[in-house]
Amino acid sequence: MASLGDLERSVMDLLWDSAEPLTANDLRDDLAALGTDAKELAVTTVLTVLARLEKKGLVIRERTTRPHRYTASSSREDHTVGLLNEALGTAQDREAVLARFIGGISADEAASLRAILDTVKSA
Amino acid sequence: MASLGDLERSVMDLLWDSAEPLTANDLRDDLAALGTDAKELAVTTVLTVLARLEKKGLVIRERTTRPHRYTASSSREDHTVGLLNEALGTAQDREAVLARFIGGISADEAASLRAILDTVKSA
DNA sequence: AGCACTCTTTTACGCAATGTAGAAATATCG
DNA sequence: CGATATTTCTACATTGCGTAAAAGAGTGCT
Repeated sequence: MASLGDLERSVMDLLWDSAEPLTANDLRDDLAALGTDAKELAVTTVLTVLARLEKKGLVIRERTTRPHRYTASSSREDHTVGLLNEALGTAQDREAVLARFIGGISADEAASLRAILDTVKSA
Repeated sequence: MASLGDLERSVMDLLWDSAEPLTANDLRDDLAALGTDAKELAVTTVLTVLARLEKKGLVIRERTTRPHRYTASSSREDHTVGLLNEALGTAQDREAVLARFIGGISADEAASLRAILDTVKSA
């Protein structure tokens, strides 16, 4: 898949959190509004990052509207699931890994997992 | 954590699959024996990679023996679990991600998961 | 149409990670 | 001690990413 740099990640986070498509200018402003960085990037910087994210298939660009509008191509959760599967690989040791993983999660989470499994199983 | 390049990854795979510690020469030969690449890297290349992996904390180097001997510092499974947690992040949407992830696994795997959860839960 | 303004594309630079390996230093063995 | 094996140092090319100026293109106004 594609690993993300810091800025790319920030942009994706904004797109994921936004119900509406955003323009490069929107994103520049939103980025500046983040963590009191007072960064204030150039808009071309944002556009470059967006172009790269588009090439990676992570964002969709509407070229019909004049300020192009950008949207995340999949939800944050789906993206993360992709990362999980990438990390897990197609190997046969998936089960061993999952066993260790589960061994390390909290009781609460184990309970949620069980609940999720139950709802899925019935399907 | 640390993402691995292709060569670094190959070296780690060999170390993970080996019961014994390996020397740089062992690894050079093993790498050459892989996928009919007929690559035959220079030994210094392997040593460089090993030094980097050591710095990343992924391999342990025995400096007492003369051809230094290298071992993976943790199992492949534990390493993968680290990657999983890194991908999952500390985010609050862990559950949403896990739900989607589980939705995408096979029935077999779901069954194993349930079994694993049961053994863990009792603890 | 021509122009000003906005937005996008092109080009570019610096830095870090990685693959790759020669050259130099160092340890070992006989 | 000298030849040989091994490690360390140094180096270079490539790629990904952050960053943005410069150049090109679309839009609307008059």
